[in-house]
Amino acid sequence: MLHVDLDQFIAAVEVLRRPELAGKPVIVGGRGDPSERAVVSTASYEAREFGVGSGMPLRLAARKAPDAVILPVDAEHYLAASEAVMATLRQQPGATVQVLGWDEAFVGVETDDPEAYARRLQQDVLERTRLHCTVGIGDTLVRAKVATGFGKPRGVFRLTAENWLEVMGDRPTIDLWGVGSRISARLAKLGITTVAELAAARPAPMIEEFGPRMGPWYALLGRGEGAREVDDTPWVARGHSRETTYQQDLADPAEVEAALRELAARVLDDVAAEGRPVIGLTLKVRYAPFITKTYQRRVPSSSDRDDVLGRVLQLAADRIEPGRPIRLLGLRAEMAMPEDARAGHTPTRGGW
DNA sequence: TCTGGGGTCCTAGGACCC
DNA sequence: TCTGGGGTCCTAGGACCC
Repeated sequence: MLHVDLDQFIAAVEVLRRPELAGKPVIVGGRGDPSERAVVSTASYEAREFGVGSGMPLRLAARKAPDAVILPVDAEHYLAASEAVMATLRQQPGATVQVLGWDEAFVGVETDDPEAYARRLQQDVLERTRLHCTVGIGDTLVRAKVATGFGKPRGVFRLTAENWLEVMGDRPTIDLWGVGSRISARLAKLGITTVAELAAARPAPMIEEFGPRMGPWYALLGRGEGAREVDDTPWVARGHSRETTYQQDLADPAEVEAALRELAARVLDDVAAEGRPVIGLTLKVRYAPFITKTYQRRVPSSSDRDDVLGRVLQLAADRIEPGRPIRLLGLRAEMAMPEDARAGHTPTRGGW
């Protein structure tokens, strides 16, 4: 199968509607104001030259690249561009498309010449959307996904059982899709630092460290194994959440309540659009400067806005610690799943 | 440098039941 | 008087991804 990833997607989409930005350092993040608390969503390759990367505080990014153009995030615009790309992928001959995000998807296809297929796909995406993409080819989802990284930008790269260890074996485990800084550190504690070492890991210590499910999964990941089928089952969201970082910390209880009502209204709008009842609530509170707590509660299944709002306020009253300044509030509503969406889904982590 | 916003899934431990 | 073993549900927290 193929993994398709758009190159510097958000920055590229912004350049399309403002051609004068081509070749300049462009940073997209927050409301486009580097004096606010916000982070970088995407940086163009020119901005990356200055050491700017996604996830970096906007304030710091602006300091590193003082001449960069800083733009606000325009989610609706990117979604429209994304849909045009995904429609193009679905038009490819014999393609099964599994969308992973705004700017990437798996494409399942039977072909004798995957490289030629990938090149035609890139050409088609470029002609229809004026966007460049990289394609990874693999015999598992994990290998296709990892292969994309070697093809950037605008290239094609193939990873299979044949060359997996040769290409990936000496690399650190953190290069794997699904291994972050915490897991790689715990692996290092077991004497596992490279992909080849993870591939050869003994099951018992892995299970002891990571549990009966995650332990074997990480070993499989080291071998590049996992799901081999692209799953185009329509996505059904488990929940919806919103969170806001306040430019000034909230101190007054009345301010906190107003903020909660505002957050709840936005979450409940998303929930109402799905038409499924709420069955659980999670309140996330970041007490200044950076201590985050989550408070969860099962609630009686309900589609009534006032009812759910009442439960949100009750949860907050029960759990939020009085008198501590609050930097961030988040609210997530978990929804009942429809019967027919229960089994067999493939989440974004590609292979559970 | 000072840390967004929207998602998903896993693990541990306690309560409770049989 | 002290105590098994299995199951489910719930909450809190951890980790990862884009």
